[in-house]
Amino acid sequence: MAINKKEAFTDTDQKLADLAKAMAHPARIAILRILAQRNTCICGEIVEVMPLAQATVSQHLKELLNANLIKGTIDGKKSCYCINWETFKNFNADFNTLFGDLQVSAANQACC
Amino acid sequence: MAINKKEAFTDTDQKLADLAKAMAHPARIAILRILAQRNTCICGEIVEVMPLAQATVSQHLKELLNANLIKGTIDGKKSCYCINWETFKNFNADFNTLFGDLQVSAANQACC
DNA sequence: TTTTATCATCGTATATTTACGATATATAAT
DNA sequence: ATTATATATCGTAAATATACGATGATAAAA
Repeated sequence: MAINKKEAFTDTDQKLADLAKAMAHPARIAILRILAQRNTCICGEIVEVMPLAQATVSQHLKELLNANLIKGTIDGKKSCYCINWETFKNFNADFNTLFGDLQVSAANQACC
Repeated sequence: MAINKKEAFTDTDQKLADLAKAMAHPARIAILRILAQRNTCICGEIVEVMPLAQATVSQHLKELLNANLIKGTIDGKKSCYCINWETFKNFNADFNTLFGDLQVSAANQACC
């Protein structure tokens, strides 16, 4: 059991799920919030603000990179990260395609 | 190791992460898509469309219920589900508070 | 009442995620 | 050259998630 059935779904659904998964941990949301609020590269400083060990933060950053939610470069001794707004725009678009169009009709929905 | 550190983060970040987690599987995205497209209760029929065993689909539905992303009632022999638009509206709002405001300035962002 | 149909829950095997210490790597400082 | 600093990677233990068969519960049909 626990065979991976994820490839049995459409690419769109897998893509959305992967993005959601990358955001499915408060530590990663917190990282994104920090980067979004400053809206510029942050070199270092991230680990100090997080209530997690350095190795763990690094792991979370890697997951955000894999999902293309952030961009990173190495600047001398430090590593710099910033939001990848392109991905967020796409996510918002896909998300709204899925659900947004119908939200207007939510008011006159009579079920459950 | 693997001690749960999730409560070390803010309620807002935990809430967003939980919602993201509930959507972090293509099967659950697919279910939400089906419900959203019809925009009405669906009684039965969901299992037949999914490439998963009945028990697994039921498990996914339960997670969506827990996250308040869908509503469910029992109608005789069948169970009926529909989108909980309220939650989606809130999610969109929270999500946009986090990231949406800054997307305008993404163009003149010069880093990484 | 017995049977059938629909769905939830239980038990369980496997896969994946989370977290950290230890270690590696690479630059900057001395 | 040596040391200090910053960050990534490795190894690994524990926690969660995924998936399904078996079983339970409930209501409609016979």
